[in-house]
Amino acid sequence: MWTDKLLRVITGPTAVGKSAYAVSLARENNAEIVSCDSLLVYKHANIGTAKPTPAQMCGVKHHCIDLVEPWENFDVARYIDAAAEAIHSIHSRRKNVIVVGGSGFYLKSFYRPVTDCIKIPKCVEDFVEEEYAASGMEGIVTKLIDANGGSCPSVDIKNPRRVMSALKRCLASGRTHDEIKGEFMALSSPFSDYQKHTILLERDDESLRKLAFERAKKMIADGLIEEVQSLLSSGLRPSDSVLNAIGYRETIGWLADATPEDELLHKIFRSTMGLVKKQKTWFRSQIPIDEKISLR
RNA sequence: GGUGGGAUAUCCAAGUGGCUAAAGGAAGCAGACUGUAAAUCUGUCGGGUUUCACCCUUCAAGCGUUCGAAUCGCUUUCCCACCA
Repeated sequence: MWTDKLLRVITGPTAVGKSAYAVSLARENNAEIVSCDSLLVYKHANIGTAKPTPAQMCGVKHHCIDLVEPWENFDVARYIDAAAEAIHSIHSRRKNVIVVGGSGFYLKSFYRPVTDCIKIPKCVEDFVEEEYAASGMEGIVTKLIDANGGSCPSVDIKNPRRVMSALKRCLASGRTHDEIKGEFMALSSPFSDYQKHTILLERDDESLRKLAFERAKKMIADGLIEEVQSLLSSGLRPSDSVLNAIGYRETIGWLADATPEDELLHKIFRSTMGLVKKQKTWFRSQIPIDEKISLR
């Protein structure tokens, strides 16, 4: 059977059928599942995230799901901790691990460093945010170049989040961006102790589109709109992470402009296909794939 | 039947004489990726080629005015509104 210290990783675009595939693999191999999904970590967001139901889990234990309340902040660093703990616990029970999910950035943490250890003090955080609010991109880019010893750093200087994040790191550490980046690249993945076998699930365009469409349709039928209303009435704001996700975002817009329900379905489907595209690009360039399996 | 308003690229939509192959969205396509990642951002986006350049075809259709028209005029077709 599988060796200890091996992580089976299953990924693929939304709606290919990762969950079902993983569950059956887990049942055959005495394994538990570690979800790698940036949205399944939120409690009370079930329909829009296509969170697997107990019935779908078929008795296989799932980890890294429902970790935090939907209004809490969550990020890769927290995911890494949770996943590491889950993997450790599964191994200690002499069971196998299957990592399943389509969240590219989170998934990348299994192969490469994806965060560094620089702590950003609150005052630096605030300073940079205020600087951006006051003087825009130009202001923070100038500051970043200064902080990098006058030369333009290898950062996407048109992307506010990237620039702010780089600037915060420089200010917090007192070092140049290039130094920080060099060190970062030399780090190893938090999961580098494990061997990985990574499977990419695929499907031809036609049937993937069909599945994505059916899934969007089912979400609405299963009460997506009601779920959004209930999340909103529990005090969640549209800017909070979960509500920014595909399905939720469209529903919030739809609730505001009262167009036919068909339109909502169509929008969700479109966005889902956009995500599929992005995921494929990501998997191609960022994730080392060992095996591709075509589902049909 | 009458009057008024409209017809712009895949869709929505700016543009009222030259700097217009035509603003801006959306969709599409390609891509980036150090802590919101289902996020954020970039490029491209009429057609063709020898692609920092050139050529062709576009603003409902036709004709006309003009050195020059998506923009002005006439006619036709279609849509919308109101009046009969």
